[in-house]
Amino acid sequence: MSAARSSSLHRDRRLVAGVVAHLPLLAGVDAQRAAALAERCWSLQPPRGEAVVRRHTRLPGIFAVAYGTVKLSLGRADGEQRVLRLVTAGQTFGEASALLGRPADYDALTMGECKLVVMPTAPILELAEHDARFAHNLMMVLARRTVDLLTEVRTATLHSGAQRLAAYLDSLAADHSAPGPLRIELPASKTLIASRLGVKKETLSRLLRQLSSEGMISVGRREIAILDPQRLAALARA
Amino acid sequence: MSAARSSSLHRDRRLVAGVVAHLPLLAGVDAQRAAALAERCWSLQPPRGEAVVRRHTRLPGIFAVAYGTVKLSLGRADGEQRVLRLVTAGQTFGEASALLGRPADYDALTMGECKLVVMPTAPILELAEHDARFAHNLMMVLARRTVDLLTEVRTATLHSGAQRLAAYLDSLAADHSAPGPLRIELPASKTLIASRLGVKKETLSRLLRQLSSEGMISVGRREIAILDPQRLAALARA
DNA sequence: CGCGCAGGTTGATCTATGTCAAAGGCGGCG
DNA sequence: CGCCGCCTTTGACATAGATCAACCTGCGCG
Repeated sequence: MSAARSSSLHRDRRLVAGVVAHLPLLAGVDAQRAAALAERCWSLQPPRGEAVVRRHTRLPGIFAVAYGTVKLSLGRADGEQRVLRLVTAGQTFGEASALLGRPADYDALTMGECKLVVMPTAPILELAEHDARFAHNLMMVLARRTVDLLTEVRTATLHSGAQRLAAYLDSLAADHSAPGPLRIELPASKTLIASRLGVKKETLSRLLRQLSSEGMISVGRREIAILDPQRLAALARA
Repeated sequence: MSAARSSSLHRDRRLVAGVVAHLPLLAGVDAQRAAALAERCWSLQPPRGEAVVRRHTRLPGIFAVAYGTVKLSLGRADGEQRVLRLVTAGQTFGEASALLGRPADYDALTMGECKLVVMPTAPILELAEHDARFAHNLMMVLARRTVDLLTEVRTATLHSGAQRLAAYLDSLAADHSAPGPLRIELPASKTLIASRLGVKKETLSRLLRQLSSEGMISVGRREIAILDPQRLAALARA
């Protein structure tokens, strides 16, 4: 279930160590200790589109994405889903569930080729106990996750679909800060983006058309041009 | 802004120390250190119905409720609100915002007479740095908050109003575990409960009537009798 | 003792969004 | 090259819940 053939084992250990060492979680942590933690981690390279975590199962530890993208989604018994987050290279997930040792309440699916590293809970807790800097980083990551979820709750309950879309485009624009007439690329299919925004794909389609008919954006196959950042941001803040 | 007249100052310090020492956050922490932290905290006794925290302002630290109830609510510019949580004696709020030093994104209003203790961020961080047990507690509290918010997101986006109500009643029943035909008391006005559930008071009224017409509950002025816990739980889980 | 008001209920609409159905486009693979 | 399948768009319709408006009810206070 972990690494491949023994010939590539050494290479894999190096990859794991590299990924772990560069995580924000380990920023400022003594390299020896980081390496010791990495020793106890292992890598995973699940088939494309496979489940890494299934809800109601316990996590072996915190997951870090080495490359590729993992989709975190909340689901209902009847199959209805709501995408929570797309986790990309260098990011982690599962901190809260792993630390509490309670079953996850989301599914994690790989999207295409990807590799991830599992940092088991026990050594994480040990390191946190002996290294104040690490504990501090962990706290900060959890705190950030908390405020992110809070804004998620706010937008989900207090904002309209159009506002959520505006806010989302705005946040995408913040990352890919290319100058000029902002041109951003959607990180996934529109169907998936819709689920991320908590609407159906049909609704997203209509919302995009609406914003574009009002001159705020222009919609392409997979990229969006932001024509009027001002108004878009105003709509998002409303 | 802090304690009252100097005659009662001593009593107030004792109250602060007592509240702080009994917080889950300080469970298992050396009494000396807990006392030292308490030294640097202060108490607040805001007028009834007053704002303790207003969104977009920085928090001085983590808040703990000594007695009374504080209402945390997300709000929109136009005054529309969604209640997040009712914080009662012995509970805390503001951990994430305080630790990150970023402005709060909710309002905190006192409901009636109440007293709270502020634990300023700086000594919190210092204690976390020197005391692994405290840091651990803090992490766990943040992790718990994260999973709670996650379920909040799930129910808000994937469940119907009736399901949210069922789940809420279920959770109330879990606390007040009196035997026999479960009889629970609402912790606040129905209007406020409605806001907590993310619906309007009119809708809550209709939902209550619906559940009661289906024989699952029976509704009184301010208490609800749960007639069929089974079906209620099933509805909540759906 | 009656007034006034906050909270609650109820009924009649309205609206955003979901559902269902059908019909493009575009890309990949045989 | 052409067919097939996935994603997307579009239209007609259904529905949960909001909104608006009226009314009720118990309770505190003059």
